Amino acid sequence: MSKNTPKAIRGTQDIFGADAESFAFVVETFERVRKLYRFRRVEMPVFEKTEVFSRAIGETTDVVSKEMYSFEDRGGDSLTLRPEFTAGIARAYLTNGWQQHAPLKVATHGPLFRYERPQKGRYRQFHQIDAEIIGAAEPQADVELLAMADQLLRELGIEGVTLNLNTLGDVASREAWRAGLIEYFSKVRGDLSEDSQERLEKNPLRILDSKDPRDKAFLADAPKIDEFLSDEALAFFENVTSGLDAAGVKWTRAESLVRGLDYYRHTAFEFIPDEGSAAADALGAQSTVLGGGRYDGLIESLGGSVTPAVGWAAGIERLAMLVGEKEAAPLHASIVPIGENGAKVAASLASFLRMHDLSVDVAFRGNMKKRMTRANDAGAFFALILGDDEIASRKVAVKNLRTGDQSLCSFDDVAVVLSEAVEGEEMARVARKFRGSGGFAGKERHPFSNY
RNA sequence: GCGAUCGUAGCUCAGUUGGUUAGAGCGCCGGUUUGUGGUACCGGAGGUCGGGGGUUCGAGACCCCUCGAUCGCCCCA
Repeated sequence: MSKNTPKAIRGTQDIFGADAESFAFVVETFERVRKLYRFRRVEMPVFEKTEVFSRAIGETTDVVSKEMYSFEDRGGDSLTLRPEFTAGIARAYLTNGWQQHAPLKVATHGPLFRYERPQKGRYRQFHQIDAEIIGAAEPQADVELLAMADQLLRELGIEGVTLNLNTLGDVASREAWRAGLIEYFSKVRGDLSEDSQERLEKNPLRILDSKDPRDKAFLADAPKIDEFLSDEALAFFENVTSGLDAAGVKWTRAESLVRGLDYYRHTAFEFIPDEGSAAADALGAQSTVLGGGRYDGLIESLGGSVTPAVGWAAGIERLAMLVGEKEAAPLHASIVPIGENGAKVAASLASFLRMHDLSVDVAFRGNMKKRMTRANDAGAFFALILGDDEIASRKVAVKNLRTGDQSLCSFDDVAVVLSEAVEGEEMARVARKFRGSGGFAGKERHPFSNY
């Protein structure tokens, strides 16, 4: 690399090859599943006025003061590259009058930006998939959202990940719990880690997921949210859990799972790799695969009327790390033209075959041997050889690169002949793969069969 | 913001207590074969050893600074 070549920005990634295939597989699977649940696609701006995020998240938090990509535009307004989807969607909900569609189910995906030190599974520009239900206070909304998340992870083939579920209760429950935690931890203040002594002032709930062994000693006996839940909050949580059971979504109660920000109410959840699983190893310190919760307080903070909402987001890169290697779509045919005339006819043949839904590459570099090599390396099912002899007789030489068989095929028949042959190759390929995976055996019985 | 580890060819990495002209595998290009891939053999291109300064007769190696990467801490929307 020349020393005057500009470098990429810290924390950005150039995704290519196998990683890019995995990334695309995650997005395509998300798009497919989200349609099954009838979440409507939205496209959002990647930047907003800074206040959209600072008001939603809280002016004084570290998140807003240190970890956003903010800048002034030429008019002097402070703008911020979106660090999350939720605040922007909430803003759009209010500015576009989407209340008329409530309860509104929307989904989106794309790049997000956070000014943080990069590490495994954390980048400054990263990508998330996101799903929200806005304007629904019913626990069924939480259930539906979680069922979609669960199905998505299954369809991605991700194993060893469990839904960790908690409730933070309503405002009164949450505040009472917070007070209880402050009282409890204040008594042992001197024995807590320095970080947790600070958390005691700023965000006492966060002490519960401290990694410091000095803190862990006190966690087991810390007050639980359940002691503070109002009857309504308890009933809400029970509706969520029974709904999950009915939908066949496995979950585990995580009493110390909390959220850092104040607008969260009721349901909070994270899909987390089981300890010792391959997924846990793959993700390092960034263990949450998909997370979210109910944020009934957020839309109010942007000047809207009280609007209940629930949502989740998941990092595409993290999911991609867990889905394994994905094959690129197969190449049906590589055209190997010989000579100037061959090049011209090849362009025509390629266009013709692509219109018949066949994937086609033209090997235009090097001598014929080189072109055959490239056809082979690209994984093409067939090489289509097109020289003066073939063109003169309006035929193309079709070589099966698996078997080595070669025969001539007329221009008139080539699209049909290839389509049929490709179908056979695809089926053989899928069959090979399916045999290797053990098929659908082992899928668990769905709870619906018990009704 | 803090800490640890690491920067040698396009990629993955060797490189002895500091010693002559910095190596290998893969990849790339060409040839054995000018109309036939996978294998084999032969040849070739490609490096200011991240950058700057210092120690030394001599630095890829040692020291300082700097930039970058990785992993972790803080934070986590």
